[in-house]
Amino acid sequence: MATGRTHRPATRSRGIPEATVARLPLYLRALTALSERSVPTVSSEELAAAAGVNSAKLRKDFSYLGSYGTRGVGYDVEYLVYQISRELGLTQDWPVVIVGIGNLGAALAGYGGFASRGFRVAALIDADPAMTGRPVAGIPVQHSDDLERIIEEDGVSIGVIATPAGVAQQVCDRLVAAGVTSILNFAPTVLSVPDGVDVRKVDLSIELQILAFHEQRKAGEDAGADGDAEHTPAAAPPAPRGTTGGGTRKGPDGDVPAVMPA
Amino acid sequence: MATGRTHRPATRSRGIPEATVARLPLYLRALTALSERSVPTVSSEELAAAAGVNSAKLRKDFSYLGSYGTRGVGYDVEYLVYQISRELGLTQDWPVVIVGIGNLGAALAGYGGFASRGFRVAALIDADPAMTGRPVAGIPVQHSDDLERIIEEDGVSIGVIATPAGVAQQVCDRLVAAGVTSILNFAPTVLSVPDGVDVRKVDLSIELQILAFHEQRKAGEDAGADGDAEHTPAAAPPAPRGTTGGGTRKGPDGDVPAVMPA
DNA sequence: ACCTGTGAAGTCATTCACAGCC
DNA sequence: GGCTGTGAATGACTTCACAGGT
Repeated sequence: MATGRTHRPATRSRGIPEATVARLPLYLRALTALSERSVPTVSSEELAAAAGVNSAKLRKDFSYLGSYGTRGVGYDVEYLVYQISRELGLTQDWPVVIVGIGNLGAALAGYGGFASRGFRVAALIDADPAMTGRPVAGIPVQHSDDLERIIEEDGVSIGVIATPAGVAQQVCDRLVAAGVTSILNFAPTVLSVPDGVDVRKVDLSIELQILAFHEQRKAGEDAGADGDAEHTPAAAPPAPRGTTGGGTRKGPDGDVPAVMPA
Repeated sequence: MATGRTHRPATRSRGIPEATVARLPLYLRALTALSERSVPTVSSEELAAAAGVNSAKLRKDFSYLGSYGTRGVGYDVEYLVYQISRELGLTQDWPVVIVGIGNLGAALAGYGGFASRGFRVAALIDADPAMTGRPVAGIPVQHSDDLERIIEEDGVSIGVIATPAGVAQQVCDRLVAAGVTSILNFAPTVLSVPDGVDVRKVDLSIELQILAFHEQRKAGEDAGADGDAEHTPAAAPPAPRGTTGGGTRKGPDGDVPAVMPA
């Protein structure tokens, strides 16, 4: 049970697929933009274009929520905004704590997209005493000693971890022990949590690596210049089969982010 | 052409599924950690635990790369690190530009996970003249006027957009025109790009919204207290069917992030 | 005895295509 | 005529389970 199962196999409570849930925020954003321009209705085609998906998928997604459109006309923008917000749980207030106030933590603290979606930054927490009391994005940083008290007093159930990788697990454990049941993790580590706690991960470098993969393929397609062609042994790979493994290069930088003084 | 298709339908060039590609960085991180501890070999079970996936998936993933393991033994750590790095294109140097040096841009500029994976921050670019020349994470910020020159001189093919949503599309257009073919977008907007350009999106608030969805479900399961039960019309939804749509509430905050002075 | 590599089965997600309604 | 809502078809991904190698 060390690692626990982070995500329950069938998370859909009343049947909304995960993939659909992940797109609802996209639709919501597009709809909010339309709402601000006072557009009364949209067709699935238009909304899909604005959200960057295709219209069949959008209609299917909405069909899981109910029948909120009008045939021959489209969807009422305001009504859909409300329905999606409600489905996502954004009609209520979600107090959130952010732990680790480095550059990233500060960026998150000031991120407008949180406040406008029902998320309220209840507290900024950092282990560095020098940070305590200093205001970041208008909110005074508090010391990690007060973490448990803050979570309990404010009824916080969502925590954001923006600390270095080395301390992420222990921060996570404290959050969970204090009652947090959803965690957004920016530290490059796999967190283990008990059943019933959700973890979502955002890793800035993973996305770049995926881009690099595709970028490499593009270059390889143009000319066979430096591409890999087939997986030939190539030039100088490390020991293809070291029996006892001697040195191991032990790079200078490991995995720790170096950002986020925490 | 307008929205273009951002992701090609069958991206696998020689057959590596997207889902697998997205996990390779995870394996690589776990392997790097093992490598630093001078562990010579791992079994699929151990490595899977360290990466937070199950072992069957991991073995299947590796099978797309080739047969790099030894039955009865496991995988040679160093060799796998090399093979995955090569597959991801991390054995070469990738110069990257970061546009928009606010808190988030600064966090990215200093992120250790980039440098250690073959990504080199070639330039930091911001539209604010007051930022020009100021060092961030040891790299002097340059003005956006020089964007095209920098990209061409350094042969940059990957760009990171950390600007406010309002200018993201035009920054994107300039990057693409100058030769960038992969973009990592942190601005909460759908970017439209021509065919052949890859875009990946990271939206900080989307992840939180997904957590809120599940969090709401958890609360609803305990007691029917305030849950939605079924999708009854409930209390006070906006006009379920406004014919011509009168006011539309036009909220104070729209969608723009407010972070990242750009 | 142990562990990889992989066909086969199962599950989930996307797309098609059209009936039904305005 | 235009557009939603949805069964059915297709495709992608995951998991199972075990043959095959060390």
